[in-house]
Amino acid sequence: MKDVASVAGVALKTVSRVVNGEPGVNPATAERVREAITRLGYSRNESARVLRRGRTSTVGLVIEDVADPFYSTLSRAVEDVAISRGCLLLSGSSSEEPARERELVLTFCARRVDGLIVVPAGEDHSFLRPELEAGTPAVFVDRPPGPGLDVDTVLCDNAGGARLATRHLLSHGHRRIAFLGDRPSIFTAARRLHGYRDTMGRLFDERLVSMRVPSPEGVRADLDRMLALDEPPTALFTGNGRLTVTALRALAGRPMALIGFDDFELADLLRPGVTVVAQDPFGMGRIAAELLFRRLSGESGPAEHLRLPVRIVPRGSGELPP
Amino acid sequence: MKDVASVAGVALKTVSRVVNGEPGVNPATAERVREAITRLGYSRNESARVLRRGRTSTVGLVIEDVADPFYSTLSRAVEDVAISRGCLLLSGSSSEEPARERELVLTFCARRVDGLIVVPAGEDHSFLRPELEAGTPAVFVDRPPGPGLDVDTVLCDNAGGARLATRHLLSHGHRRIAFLGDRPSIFTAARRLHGYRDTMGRLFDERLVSMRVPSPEGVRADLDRMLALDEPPTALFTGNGRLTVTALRALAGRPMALIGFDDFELADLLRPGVTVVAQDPFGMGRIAAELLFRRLSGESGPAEHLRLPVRIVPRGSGELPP
DNA sequence: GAACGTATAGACAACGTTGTCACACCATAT
DNA sequence: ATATGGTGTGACAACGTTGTCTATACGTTC
Repeated sequence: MKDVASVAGVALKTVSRVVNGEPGVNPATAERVREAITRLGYSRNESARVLRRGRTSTVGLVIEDVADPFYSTLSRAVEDVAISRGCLLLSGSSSEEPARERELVLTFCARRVDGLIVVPAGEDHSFLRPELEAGTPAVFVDRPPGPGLDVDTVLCDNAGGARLATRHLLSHGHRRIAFLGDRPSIFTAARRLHGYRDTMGRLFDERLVSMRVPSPEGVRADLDRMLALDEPPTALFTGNGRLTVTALRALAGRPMALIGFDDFELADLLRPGVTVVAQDPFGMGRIAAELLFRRLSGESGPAEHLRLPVRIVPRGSGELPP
Repeated sequence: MKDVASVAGVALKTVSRVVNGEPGVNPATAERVREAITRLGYSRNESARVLRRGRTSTVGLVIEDVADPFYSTLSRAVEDVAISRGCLLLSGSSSEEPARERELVLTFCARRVDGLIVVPAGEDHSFLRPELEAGTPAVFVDRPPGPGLDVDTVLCDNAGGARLATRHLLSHGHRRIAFLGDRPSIFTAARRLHGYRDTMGRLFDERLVSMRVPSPEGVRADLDRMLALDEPPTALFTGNGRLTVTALRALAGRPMALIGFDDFELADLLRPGVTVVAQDPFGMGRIAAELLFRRLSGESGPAEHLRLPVRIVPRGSGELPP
């Protein structure tokens, strides 16, 4: 900028004015400055600007894994909102590791992001408190923060979705319905188990429940164990998209009524089509981002806790008879 | 930092030394400083650090769409490499729009990213020249830059993969093989068409070629047109993952030999399983990122042009007889 | 006891912007 | 002729770091 100023024969401040489109510059002078800018290939140093102005126009996004379609869709929605507000996205995958989540969040804060959108992995987010008090707003998505942190959250109706799915299978005549979920420490897994258990009532049988890391071997073993029972399950409710796919592979064509939580591409092309409880990851990301930007534009008030509806999409697998 | 210094009763510089783990500070003093830091909840302002030191420890990634599994996988690989080098990722989706690509790249440069990884959408990247000359290294992935820009590229063997697929179908007795590709302006689409055409030789019939935006309606119309020919195709070669899925939906169960370029989740669960030419998006991202970091650590030399191999994964659909 | 080396600490400038204030100039009103 | 006001421009400080240079205190060596 200094160079531009000396080439154009004006003061630093005048160049600054031209670059920022501030009024009060003679059109002829402005033109001279613009010429100098293109001649030198100058581009403003945002770091210095940030330092001076205090706003980075950057939003931090922490998700579990960008490579997971659910989170990549959410990510895209957040990005679209951010771009429309002139912000860029600094993003990172926590890989479901609390330590990495913490590190990402703190690194983002050290870079003074204007706001944070977090899909939490850990259970303790006290490390965020100083940042929140310092005025960096945060929105939690898909899962709530650990105890003692009152912050905006955007969740889906996990228990309600599980009830829907379980009722759907019950209404098609199933009584032995198995549930395959992720580790119970994961909020969504616990809530979905809750909805399932709730709806099963006296039909609940803990031998038909598996909560574990969704590895092909583990899922296969658990399924085999259940199918070897005296009264084996006639239907399966899988607690997330990855588990649904893993279970489908483990079943290897053996017919079994199945409903999965989370929709996924090609669910309609399988035979039978896979009935799912669909959430809207794009909408979730968009709503979270919009909420964050409302906070950034100064909206105060108590933390909002949104719960987005889910819907059942019948495609065949959930309508199979026992 | 100033506050920390006054609380600890030391000079600014001493705090800086402690924060950066520089030697030459009395352990007792360092302890006092650390106490003040935790008491005040101080965290270093990276913007100021960046301004002073000139390095942002940030890499910019421009892809077509994070929500596309191919690019989200690539993105994750880049992120992993970046994190392992202590860098963060600033990422954006171009939506296949040259203007947005340009804007993203220039915004990243204004923020002084240390390096760029770009999946280009446009054909003209002259806007990058000043940045390259200013020393910001860039690696192009999946597609090469526009003419006149000699920069590192990591591509896959598009034409070779198309030849593999076409030969595979020919060897299974097909003579009427249709090709469904994206718009010919897209590099990968053009290269794949080339490989297909090449291998078809005298069997090539342009009525069996469709190059278009992968919309369900358009693909369906083109397929219907081909199937209504006197000598309709007995096999289909689809030019990318999205087209494969769109074509499978358009075929709606009508059996037809099919090979798709790009692997996708669940290809093995469809009946018949979908034979694909698989690239390795994770490997592509990793290699591109590693190349970028080699440049960042000062490696000079002529631009590298890597071409990663592809392999055919037979799953049934590509082995159907005519 | 003078000269020197080492460990620790601080003063100060600089990075590239932008906000505040002041100045010079000209046109118009008194 | 002098006051008033707007317009265009510039000087300067500040944002929060870090690199360079210097100062002090203390111990060691000749």
